[in-house]
Amino acid sequence: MPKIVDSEEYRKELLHRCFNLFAESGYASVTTRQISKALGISTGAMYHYFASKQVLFEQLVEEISWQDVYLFKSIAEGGTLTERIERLGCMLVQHEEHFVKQAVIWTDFYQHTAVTEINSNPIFQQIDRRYQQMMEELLNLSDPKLARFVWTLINGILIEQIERENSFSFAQQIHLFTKMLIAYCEKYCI
Amino acid sequence: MPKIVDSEEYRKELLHRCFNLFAESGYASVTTRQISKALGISTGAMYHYFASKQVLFEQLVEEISWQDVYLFKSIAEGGTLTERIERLGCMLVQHEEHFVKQAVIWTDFYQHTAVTEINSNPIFQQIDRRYQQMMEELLNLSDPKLARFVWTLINGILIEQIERENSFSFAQQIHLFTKMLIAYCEKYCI
Amino acid sequence: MPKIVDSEEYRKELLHRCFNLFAESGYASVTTRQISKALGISTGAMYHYFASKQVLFEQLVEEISWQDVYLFKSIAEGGTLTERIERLGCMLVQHEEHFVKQAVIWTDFYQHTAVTEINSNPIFQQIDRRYQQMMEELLNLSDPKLARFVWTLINGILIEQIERENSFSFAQQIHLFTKMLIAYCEKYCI
Amino acid sequence: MPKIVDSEEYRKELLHRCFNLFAESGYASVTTRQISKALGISTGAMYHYFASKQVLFEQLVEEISWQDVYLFKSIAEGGTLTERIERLGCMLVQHEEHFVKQAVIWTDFYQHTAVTEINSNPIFQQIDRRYQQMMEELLNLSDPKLARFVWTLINGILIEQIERENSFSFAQQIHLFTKMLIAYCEKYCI
DNA sequence: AATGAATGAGGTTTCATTCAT
DNA sequence: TATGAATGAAACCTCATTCAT
Repeated sequence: MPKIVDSEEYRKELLHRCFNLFAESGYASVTTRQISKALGISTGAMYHYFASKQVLFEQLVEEISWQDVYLFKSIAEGGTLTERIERLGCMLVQHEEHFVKQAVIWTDFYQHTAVTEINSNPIFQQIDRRYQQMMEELLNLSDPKLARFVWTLINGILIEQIERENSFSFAQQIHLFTKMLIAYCEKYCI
Repeated sequence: MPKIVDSEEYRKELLHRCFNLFAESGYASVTTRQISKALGISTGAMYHYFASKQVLFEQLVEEISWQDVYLFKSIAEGGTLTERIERLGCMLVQHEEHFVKQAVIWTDFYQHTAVTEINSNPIFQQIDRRYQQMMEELLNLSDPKLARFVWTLINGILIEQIERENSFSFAQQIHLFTKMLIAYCEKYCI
Repeated sequence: MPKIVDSEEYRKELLHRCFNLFAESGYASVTTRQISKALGISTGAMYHYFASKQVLFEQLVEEISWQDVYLFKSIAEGGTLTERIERLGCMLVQHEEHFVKQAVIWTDFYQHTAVTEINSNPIFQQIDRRYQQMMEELLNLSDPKLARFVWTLINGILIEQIERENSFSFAQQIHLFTKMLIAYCEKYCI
Repeated sequence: MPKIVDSEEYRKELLHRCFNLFAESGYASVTTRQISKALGISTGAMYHYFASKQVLFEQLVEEISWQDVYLFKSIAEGGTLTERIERLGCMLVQHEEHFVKQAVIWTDFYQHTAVTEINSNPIFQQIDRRYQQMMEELLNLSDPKLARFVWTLINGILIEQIERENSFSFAQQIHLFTKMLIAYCEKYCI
């Protein structure tokens, strides 16, 4: 009988354990030894769960996107547009660290993966659609492009936080962005 | 004396030649052989001009920032706030490829370089201040933080373009951003 | 008591199950995982029956040699020299696949095992003598060296068949060899 | 200017230097570290000359076949069939070590390489034809299959010599084979 | 007896950098 | 200056073997 009861659960647990590593150094700079050390297992065990470093990274990216789904679902329901925008900003600030790292990993992933590969991989297409949908549902805007665009701008704010000592805090930046977005909506969406 | 100037010119020319490479694969994924091939010289010659891969990359980052100075200077003078914002958007669209790659390289650079190192290096502190100043001069806003924040959001749009096949073009996104910014300014900056 | 017999039987059954694997890829290229998969048991179970990959291989080599004993015994009795030679050829053709693989495994075994180790191991010395004896009994020649030599040449024909698409079939080659051997015997042994 | 003047010549020199290693342990058992040590160069330098271990081995196999071409050419001309057969035997004995190792390497190569790959590789098809042709030219027999078959049997004798302490020397075996072949030819080829 | 997850030494290969020419 | 062969540490990955269950 195997030692690990729920191997699938354990695999996900491992993905979470190496989230920081990839966020802090980037795919190419992280070594498999660093990863296995961060995971607290041997390199051999690592390759038991993940066929390669590339596959591990891809699964990490997918796993993160699921985490986000739950976070976004938690703030999806009800309220006016202004309220929903403020709720989004609030959640981002609450999970600042997670979202900053997530943004870094996505950027890294997109840079390191050929367009053709991303477009031909149904999983990543699905993830892309999932984010699009989450933003649409949350903001409930008439223009789906605007929903995506909001996420694009937020990504810019998140990327700005990388290892930087900012005098202008993330919370302040999100607050400013919220105001900007509401100003735009008041002028154009009503 | 002229010899030195030429050599310096040549060094800059070399930096420009490997701009694409770093933008497309990222610092850690690019090999020195790839670099020297892109430069059209031998690895030995490469090490004659640059002490290490790291130094080459740092000089590239610095060189790019100078290019940006010239681009921003070209649109700095005169006009109302709305006009200046629109001039900025126009220039970004005109040099889309350059600015996207530049954004990618900067993000890569920040991720790979320890905060302490950046903060202790006067060159990078200077570059940082330069961007801040360029945005301030261009937008001529009362709040310097807002100026920086505009650049932060633009960075988000630029990063979004990496190797992606977007149905929502860069020009359209910049246009939308311009409208958003103007809406905010009208409401808060008068 | 019967338990032990069964276990022994099972061990031999396992050896037969990985015969093809070693013949097709060679000792060093076959992994223990491939072996245990071919055996239809877990690696743990495999190590229960065989102390190591090396030991498994050695026991396989020994087991094969016993199979050959039975095959040779079946054609040992009676007839003229010519008849016995033809009977040998006939049997080789009948069991072509077995003998080709066996030859490959033996060659592999000899190459991977130090001379000193073979010479110091009574089992392998015994196997060697057994083949010598089988050929001597079968051909019933005055010269024991000639008997061994016949086997040497047959080995050459067997090795030639490895994974090759031959226009000159094994049966034809054995037939030609038979004629050659008889021609020699007619000239020198009578 | 490169250090090694004739890089091609040096590559061949390297191939000769690792001939023994492959002959003694077999492709899969030899490590690249062992190879580079035997070559007297670093692993990096080894990969400068050969794209992979597989490629190195393939080139070794090809290089050996060229050596054989020269050896066979040196004994190809003139004489009766009997004389030519005896000349062949003489040459094999003279270069015993070379031919034994060559036979081992070929056997190893054939075992480790998929049939499809060999058949689709024009170089190895050419090598195969070359050996066929060499034997045909040398023996000048009416039947080309017989020529190839002679080489097949010789291969058996060569394989027999691997690391074995034989009371029946290689020279004696070749002598016996020569007599056998002549007896056959006298009876069937006139 | 049996399982298969876990180990870690060691395999092949890469790559920043050096150095003889 | 310029070349590119050479280095060797370290990268990713494999595999014989062990061991908790």
